[in-house]
Amino acid sequence: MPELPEVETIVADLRPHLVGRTIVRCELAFPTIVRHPEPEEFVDAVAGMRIESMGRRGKYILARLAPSRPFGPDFPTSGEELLLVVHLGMTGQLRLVDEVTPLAKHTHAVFFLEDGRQLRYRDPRRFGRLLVGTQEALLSARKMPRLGPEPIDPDFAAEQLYRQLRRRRAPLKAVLLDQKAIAGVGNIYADESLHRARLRPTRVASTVSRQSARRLHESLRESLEVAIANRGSSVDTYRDAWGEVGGQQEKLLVYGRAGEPCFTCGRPLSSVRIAGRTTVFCRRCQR
DNA sequence: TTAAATTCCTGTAAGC
DNA sequence: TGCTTACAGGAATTTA
Repeated sequence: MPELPEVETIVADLRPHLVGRTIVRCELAFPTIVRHPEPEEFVDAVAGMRIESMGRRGKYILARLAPSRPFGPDFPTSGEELLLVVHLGMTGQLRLVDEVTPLAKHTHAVFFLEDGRQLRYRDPRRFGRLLVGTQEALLSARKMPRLGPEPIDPDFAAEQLYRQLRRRRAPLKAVLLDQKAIAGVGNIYADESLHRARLRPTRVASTVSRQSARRLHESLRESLEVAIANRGSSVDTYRDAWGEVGGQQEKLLVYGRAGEPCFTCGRPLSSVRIAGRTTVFCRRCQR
């Protein structure tokens, strides 16, 4: 499923192709995939807009939009930037294709670009969502959460993670999955970084030492950055913007390997459920 | 306020 | 072989 490294890969791939392009129109095959505003308003809002820039916040894909034909010499006006927001949920895929590419099953939205290409949103399980609005509108309408810090941001300090962990009595794994605590970490990289840090996922977050928090901070960054370098993990249906698989799924240390031997000590990896998620770890290496 | 449980959804694989 | 059932999980919502 798409987490921070997978979303980062898609955004980096799309950016040079989409920035400067205009969305001529948008067609929705499954309107309820749009969560803000109403689907008809969404389609109207994106039509004729030019993509000014693209970025990522946590697992959210963000595109800044502006009218392709400015209203006047003073455009753009300040503070009212429109954002096109895509969250891929579990099985969401965003692909840039030419018009002759056959329409894949479960394609819920198509953005037609002025150069003839199409940006298609496909999502069999429909846990993903599309939104458009100003950042303030989306936040105040609670359509987007106020996300925690970006774990790969150079300014994200180990001490910051330590302070987050100190005030939570939930298991470490549950805190890592909480997007308001740290943005972008999902089930794969939570398990991977806890293993690298030799920390047990069930451990109550507030009991970790400053030294352990520092180790987890380091492991988080390493797990995510290695995964970005390998273009993400295609463990389920994840594909990049060209429909290609990533490479990280072959290098995962624990995720999806319950019962298989730990690469460090050889003991079979254990599996438990934490915060409703399957959690894989080594009982010997992770104390 | 926080944490846990529930819900949404379909493709896949295991089991009979 | 073909059917049924369990499972996968991000995040909003509900419950405790």
